[in-house]
Amino acid sequence: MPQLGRDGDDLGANDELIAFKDEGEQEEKPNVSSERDLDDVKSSLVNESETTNSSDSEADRRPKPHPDVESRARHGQLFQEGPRKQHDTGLFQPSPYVGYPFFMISDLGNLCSPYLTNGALAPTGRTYLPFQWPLLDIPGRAAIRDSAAPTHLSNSVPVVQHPHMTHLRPLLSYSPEAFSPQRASPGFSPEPVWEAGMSRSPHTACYPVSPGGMTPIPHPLGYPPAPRRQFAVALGRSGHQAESQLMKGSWCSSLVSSGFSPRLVPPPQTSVPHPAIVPASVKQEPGASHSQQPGKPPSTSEHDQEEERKPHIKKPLNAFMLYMREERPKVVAQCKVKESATINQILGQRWHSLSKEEQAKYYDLARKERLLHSKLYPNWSARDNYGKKKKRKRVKSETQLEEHGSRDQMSVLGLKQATSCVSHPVASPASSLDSPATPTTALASPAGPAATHTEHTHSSYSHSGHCSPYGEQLQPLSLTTKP
DNA sequence: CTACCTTTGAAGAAT
DNA sequence: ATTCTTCAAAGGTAG
Repeated sequence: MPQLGRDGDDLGANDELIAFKDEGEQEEKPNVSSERDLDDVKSSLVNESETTNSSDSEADRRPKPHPDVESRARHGQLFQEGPRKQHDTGLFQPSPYVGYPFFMISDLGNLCSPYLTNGALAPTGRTYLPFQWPLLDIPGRAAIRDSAAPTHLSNSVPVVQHPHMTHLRPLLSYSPEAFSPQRASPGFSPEPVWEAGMSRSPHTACYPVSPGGMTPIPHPLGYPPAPRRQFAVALGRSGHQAESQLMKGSWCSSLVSSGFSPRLVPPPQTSVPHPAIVPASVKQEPGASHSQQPGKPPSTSEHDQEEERKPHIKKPLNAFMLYMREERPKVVAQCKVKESATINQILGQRWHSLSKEEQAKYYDLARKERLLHSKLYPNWSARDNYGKKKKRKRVKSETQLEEHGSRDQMSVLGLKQATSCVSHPVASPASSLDSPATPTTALASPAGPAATHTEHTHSSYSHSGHCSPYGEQLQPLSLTTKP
């Protein structure tokens, strides 16, 4: 395995090098921090994580406002300041959402122990203990160098508390047993310590190594084999609802918010699959509800159904997805908007208004997530999930768009309603809704959102002036579909 | 009940 | 080498 340094990241993490151009951002920025390459920013982030603890405040790391902030001021300076004020005021709290990297690791003590130094881990946090991401990309760290790293999460993975982890929502959760005092030593050895007498749960060998060899992996919190019932009890919901929560990976947050403590749950008898893996017993494709007759070889269709029922390792979340998951609840609260399409448009605008440093946090997280994902599922490929979602016709003809004009108009209306919220994320929801929507951002371009929507059918390139990852100016895609 | 909408980014396929 | 396609999350909505 190559070195996993910033230059040796062979996982395609050129994401952090993307120089996003938007609304005049290509202008020269006298600001030093703005001139920094995102890669350098991320490198410094890593260095900070190793050299500093909590002494450097978020405000210190925060870049000076972009020069184009003035030009954007007419779009609402509050928009620029809003999220940062949230940071400063501590409103940037970990989201209750829990995402895929929810490791079913029954014994992560060695991995988690260094994070005990994190003051955010209150004793009550034993019900939901935020996992601090290990820095997987630090050159010279033994565990990362080890190409023969076990497919389950190595507890030799070096862990260094990331400075941003203090306010970023944790991406991982883990076993309460991880906080046994003897493992809480802040002095963490990057070298493997399994042989040092650490208890190594037999479940740790149960991690799936490939989609084909999927094996249920144990749940860190020790949920019983019938999670639906447990969740239903814990959530006070029906089994189906709890199941839905499980499928969406938010069940833990629901449990936590409902005061559910895993310590009150009897020890597990079996395991609950990794949320990144859509469990076959939970997520069943339509028409795959009936089981196959035992001893009967599956027919082609049944074989397909069997394939569909196979657990499905989801893609690791990219930076924007991590950002969305973090910010969505805030947008919902601020804008009183529930439609995800509208929320995502708002979040897309907010994302673009983030400084490179702020974005770098999420790029950093996403890169680590990819690294961890690749370690957990070394044989997994994004192609494995092709077809897991029903193929959608992404490009519609203009006729089709007209036919669906009502829906589009509704979306536009919702967007208009939320436009002011995009510009003023910290404004009170009431003011955002009461005042007529004043187009203040690119969402309300001169052509209007509707025009944007109809002209650019591929969402990825829907922003005028947005650069592709390849650094070129993208032209609006035509409405013709490629066969 | 299911697909769509909508966003950005990553990865793989296709050209 | 470049472009295109698919999927990742989310929840309301339309068919």
